[in-house]
Amino acid sequence: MTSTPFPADKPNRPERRGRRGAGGITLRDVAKLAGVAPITASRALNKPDAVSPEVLRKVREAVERTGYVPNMLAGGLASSKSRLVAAVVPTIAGPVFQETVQSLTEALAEHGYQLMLGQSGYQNSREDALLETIIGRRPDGVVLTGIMRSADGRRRLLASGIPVVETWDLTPTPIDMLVGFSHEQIGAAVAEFLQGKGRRRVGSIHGNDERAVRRHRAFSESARRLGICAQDQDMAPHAVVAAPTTLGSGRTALRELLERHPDTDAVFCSSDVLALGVLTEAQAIGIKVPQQLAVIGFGDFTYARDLHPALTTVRIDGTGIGRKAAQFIIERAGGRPVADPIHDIGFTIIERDSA
Amino acid sequence: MTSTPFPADKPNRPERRGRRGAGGITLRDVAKLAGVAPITASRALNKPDAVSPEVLRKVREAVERTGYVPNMLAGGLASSKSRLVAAVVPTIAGPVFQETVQSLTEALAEHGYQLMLGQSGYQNSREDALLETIIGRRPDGVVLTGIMRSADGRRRLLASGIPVVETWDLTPTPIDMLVGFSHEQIGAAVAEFLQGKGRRRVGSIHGNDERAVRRHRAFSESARRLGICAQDQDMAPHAVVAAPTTLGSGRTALRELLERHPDTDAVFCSSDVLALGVLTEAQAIGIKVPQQLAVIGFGDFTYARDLHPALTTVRIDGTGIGRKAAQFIIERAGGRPVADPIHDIGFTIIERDSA
DNA sequence: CTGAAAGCGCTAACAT
DNA sequence: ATGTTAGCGCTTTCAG
Repeated sequence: MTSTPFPADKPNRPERRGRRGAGGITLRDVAKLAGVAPITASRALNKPDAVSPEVLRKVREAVERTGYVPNMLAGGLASSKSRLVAAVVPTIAGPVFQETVQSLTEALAEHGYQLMLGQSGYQNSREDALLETIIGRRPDGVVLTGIMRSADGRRRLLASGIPVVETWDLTPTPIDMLVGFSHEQIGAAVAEFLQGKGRRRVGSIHGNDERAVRRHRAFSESARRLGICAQDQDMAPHAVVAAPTTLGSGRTALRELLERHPDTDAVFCSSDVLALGVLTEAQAIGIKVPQQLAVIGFGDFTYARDLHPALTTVRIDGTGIGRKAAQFIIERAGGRPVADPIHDIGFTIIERDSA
Repeated sequence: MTSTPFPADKPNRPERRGRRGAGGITLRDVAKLAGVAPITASRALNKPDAVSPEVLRKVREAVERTGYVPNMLAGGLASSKSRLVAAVVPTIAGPVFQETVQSLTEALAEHGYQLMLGQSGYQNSREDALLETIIGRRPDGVVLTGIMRSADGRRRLLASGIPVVETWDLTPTPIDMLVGFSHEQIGAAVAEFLQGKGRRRVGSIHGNDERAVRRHRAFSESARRLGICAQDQDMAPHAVVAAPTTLGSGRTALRELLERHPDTDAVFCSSDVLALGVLTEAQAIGIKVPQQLAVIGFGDFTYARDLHPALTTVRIDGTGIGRKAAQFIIERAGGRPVADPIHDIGFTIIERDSA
């Protein structure tokens, strides 16, 4: 880039009357410099195959010279394609949705889309306000981590006509598209797994968020059916902690659980953080894992494999969820109807040392 | 909302000729329904004080009836205010920047701004491509986690005229504004802290990312000056692991470090994850913490206080960083020049049991 | 393959 | 307090 720098002279355009606009370099400037019409410059940038090589070269050079960066607000307005995708997560803290958000960002970026992040908080109160601002941006898609329960929210999203992907859950009645897995199946599978390991007095520790509760319920039912837990209550022994879960709440919860049910020989934790707390507490009070107590977590957070003992846990392919969600949205944006808009991504019980 | 639903009849507008636009409800529709000019409806929504109560009522009712959601693409284009702020993080995985991103999102949302998330990866390669798409959105601000090192990136950002806040570091020459702390000061402070605790053979384990390396260097220098580490090398004993750090790499690194320097009595870890690995490994091989080995981490991740033993660590007020960055940008957006655009947020050594 | 015209939906500027 | 006009910077439509 040795040629003369651009704003050497910025010649006569229709005399910017008011002081509107940011006054930056526009496609017009590029076009003028390249000696073509603005629309041709636009084509050169967006559909390089549709213009002559000569024009392409000149436009590219003009872009170089000027340092032009297309204004996507204007482009989006004109084309009704914002190339923006909104993601709503309860919270970005906590490792649960990280993989999903990360792979979503990457997969979208590869196709020229960008991610707008919204946090709904664990209460649904903010979800509605968030929806308003999201729809206002006219994104080409919305990815919801967790399904949308508010009827009003569903209605507005539907009315907006924006492609929606709900994730991290399975529901027979998604708003639009869905990439998830069954919390009920997981609960049941874990109970069976523990039975297979010879455990006979199982319990659970879980956060009070909706999905964790549903895993627990299914776990509890299966455990009772299989006869591997105390039968004197209507649920398997359990302790509930506030979401978001922490190592500390796991420690406390284990003490609590053991106080009420000292013969517990296995715990299903609704997150690996909780499980780490259980492991920590067990070590502190001298309970051997897995000999005296089997521990199984949920999430397969990065540290799970490296713990001592290595944590047995339920793995969800968060990356796969993000990738599939991106694929759904990109397909839709391309005008193609999505063949099978409900995708069960499944889960895996990763057997390590703790259970 | 019992009145007749809106698109009862959508009367004569200038005969939408082509099939452009998304065909949704626009401000014009609302204005027509309220019996006012579009600009008046616009005012009613954006500056409620500037219109008569009567008009305000009618417009609001029309919005209700129609379910109108303003198109911020159009609004942003017209006003050169996108109400969008871009945040660039190396990665969203890993707990380091979470607090910052979270508080940033919240603080911005309170003022009607939204966050666009970009991941640069730990290599700077993608940072430049990212910059292009970011500037294209004409955000009202950019928050960089970590300072921008690429000269070209700095230039483009500067040229764009977008307010920029660099964070998580201190540099005498920020692009624009800065909210950070000194990695050098931290390294030195930790060395002094360990000296005060009577440690005489300190070492460090750190990831190979730039900031961690700088903390280590300062730590190392101070340690040598204070005479609390092996003096036969030009650096204090240390082990380097690949970023992002994991519990597993912490375990490995401790073994490595002790092999080469069996008399090490304190380790400074460049992250709490690493420290957790060190704790885990120490327990696994029967080393007593803190009696035989003091461990100090960095980050004060949520679980640090609940570990066994509770982890001594360096705390950075990530929430404060996010809040301050948001404040900087919002002030700028309001046209006010920011008084002191370089803000040192400091750090705290949180003394717990591990050191 | 290239271009002129006409907006996308909104708001700044200037009336009134 | 309200309205008129003229764009913001881009792309669609429709002609060459």
